[in-house]
Amino acid sequence: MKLKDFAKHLDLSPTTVSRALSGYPEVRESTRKRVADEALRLGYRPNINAVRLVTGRVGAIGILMGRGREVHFAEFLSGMGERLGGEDIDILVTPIAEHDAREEIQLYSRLVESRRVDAIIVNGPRPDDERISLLHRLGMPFLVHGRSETAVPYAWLDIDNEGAIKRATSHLLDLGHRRIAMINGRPGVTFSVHRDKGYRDALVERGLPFDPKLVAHGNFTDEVGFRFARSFLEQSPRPTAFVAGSMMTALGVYRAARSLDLIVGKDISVIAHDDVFPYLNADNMAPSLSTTRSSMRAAGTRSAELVLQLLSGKPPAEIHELWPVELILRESTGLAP
Amino acid sequence: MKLKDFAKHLDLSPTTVSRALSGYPEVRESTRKRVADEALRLGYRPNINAVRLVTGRVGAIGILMGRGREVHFAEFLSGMGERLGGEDIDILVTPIAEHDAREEIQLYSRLVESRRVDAIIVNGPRPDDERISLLHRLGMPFLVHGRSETAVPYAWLDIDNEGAIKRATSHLLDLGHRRIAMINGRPGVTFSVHRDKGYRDALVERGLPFDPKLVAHGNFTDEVGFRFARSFLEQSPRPTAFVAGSMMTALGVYRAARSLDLIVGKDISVIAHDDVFPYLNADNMAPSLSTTRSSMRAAGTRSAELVLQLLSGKPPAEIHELWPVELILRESTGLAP
DNA sequence: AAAAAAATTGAAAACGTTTTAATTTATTCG
DNA sequence: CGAATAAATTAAAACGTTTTCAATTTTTTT
Repeated sequence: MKLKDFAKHLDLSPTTVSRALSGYPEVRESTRKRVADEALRLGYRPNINAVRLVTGRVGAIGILMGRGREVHFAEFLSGMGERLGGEDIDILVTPIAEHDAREEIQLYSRLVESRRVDAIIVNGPRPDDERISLLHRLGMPFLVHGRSETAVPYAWLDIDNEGAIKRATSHLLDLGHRRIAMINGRPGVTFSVHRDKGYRDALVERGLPFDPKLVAHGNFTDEVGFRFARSFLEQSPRPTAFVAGSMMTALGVYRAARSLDLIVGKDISVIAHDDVFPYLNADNMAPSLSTTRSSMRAAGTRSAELVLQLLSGKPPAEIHELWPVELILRESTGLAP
Repeated sequence: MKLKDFAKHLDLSPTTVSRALSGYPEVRESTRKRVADEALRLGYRPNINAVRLVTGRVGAIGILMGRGREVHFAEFLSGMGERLGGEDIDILVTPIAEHDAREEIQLYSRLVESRRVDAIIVNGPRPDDERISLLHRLGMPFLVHGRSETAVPYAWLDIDNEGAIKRATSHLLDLGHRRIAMINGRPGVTFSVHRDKGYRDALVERGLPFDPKLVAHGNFTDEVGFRFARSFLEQSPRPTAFVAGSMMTALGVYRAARSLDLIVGKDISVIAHDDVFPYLNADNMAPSLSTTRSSMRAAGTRSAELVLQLLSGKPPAEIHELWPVELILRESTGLAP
């Protein structure tokens, strides 16, 4: 049914009906009620494409899904959905191979030019991220999940990676550990850089040397955790503690320890960053895992909220959120042997 | 820039320009070339909302992301993107809590009624899935990834879960195993039912009894694999082989075996189903894992293709694909002790 | 009770395309 | 060469809303 028919049925003008449904103030309360009730009864819903054409708004937020971080991505998405449930705003996902940066930039350009989204969420930013200047130049509203060092002003939401890892490392130092290995995330992305810095600063603060042989970078997978942990543990003297970039990495570290008959929490200590996945619980691991914790899901929810603020006109420069990270101690950390 | 301006610039009518860009046959080749070149040069792109309004097509495929299977979901999505890259079709993701079936149905209804998608992909179907009859009733084109037992005709793409698990189980029987445990997926969904049947049939075929104490159901997580494997291994006589529903489950089984000082491939054998995640490789595991393999990503790509066929008018009843599953033997399977 | 003000409703013009039906231009053929 | 046919182009009518501006009705004020 079209607006015209529906309005005729109500003996009102399309104008009034449209206003009643959109909640404009200048329509009488009794009229609004009548329209709303009847719309529900007859199942009238405005044609979304007509609405979009005339308002110029698309009603969608775009987000690109790169490969290798699908797990985090899905959790973030899930959080976004929580905030966007009531709104008439969709999430548009564009999967992307992300092999080279050039192709990535092209995909962002095309997404903007195709005018299919009102705003974009940029994830996994790098310090010199081209995407940020691109979107700024093209005038597309966007929120960065993470941070960059680009000169242009931009809205962002990030967790305090540096502080979190610094605290974790300091705690291990307090426990007497002196050789602490770090299995960080992909090289080049800002959060890895921040975590490296947190790790380094903790060492420097105690006047301890930084040993590049104890730092590795890679995707957040069980496999990467296992391989690097094995190779670190084969050094001598071997590290007595690990800072792991993710829960998956920690699983790999646990596996490596077991494969060498080392007991986690005694022979080696492990602290990992936990993005809080519903299906991988630090408490349930054996031994339970000490973590720096910050919910990826919550970040998604909040990001959706911030994008809505952006869309309602709030200047990007005023949207900066740095979330603190909890340090939760469990059985995987103990005094240095 | 609007079509009208662009057409004026070319000294053509909007009609001709529109047709030239959409590849209609009745426009002269030289004209088409000129229009295409100039469009590229001036950066003209039709306003997508206007196109959608007039064609009645939205240019989007909807898919709901339930919780607990995010990993598989993301991989499937990634595959869809591969096929949809060139097309002007978006993927619309609606995250969903999926707590109760009633709410789930409502979300599907709303997605249909809001007319935001041209087709829907239904995932994780159950034998008596209400969503299928709903979408059929509402006249929304849809493809089911998996199968159901609903009476209405519907398009589907599924892998041969029953055959795969039957083969895996038979192989373990060939190796002399007699107590084979099965850690299957969530109860109630069709693929779990099919896998149960494959497992059962393999036993029956050899005249062996089916022991419900050796079968468990749960999400595809490391944790579930670990817990069930532990509890099975504490039975006596304990099982000598495991059929695991996923790679994550297998990780848990490996962990459980290690925690009891059992050697995988010798004391116990393990075969798992591998959906082929880029970050979790059966070959790299220690010991390497025997698997039944079928790419989730490929399923996504093919599903996108099938949806396109659906949209171009192919009857749903003609779209049925059952994919065979490979059985790949590696080190995790061996003769029964 | 009339005038003024406020509240409510409506007519008509966008929004930017695609597509139908009509028109013009080019080609073929007797 | 002219009629018939084919090919290429265009004018105008959708598509279904929102929104501006104007008109009407209702309420308040004097």
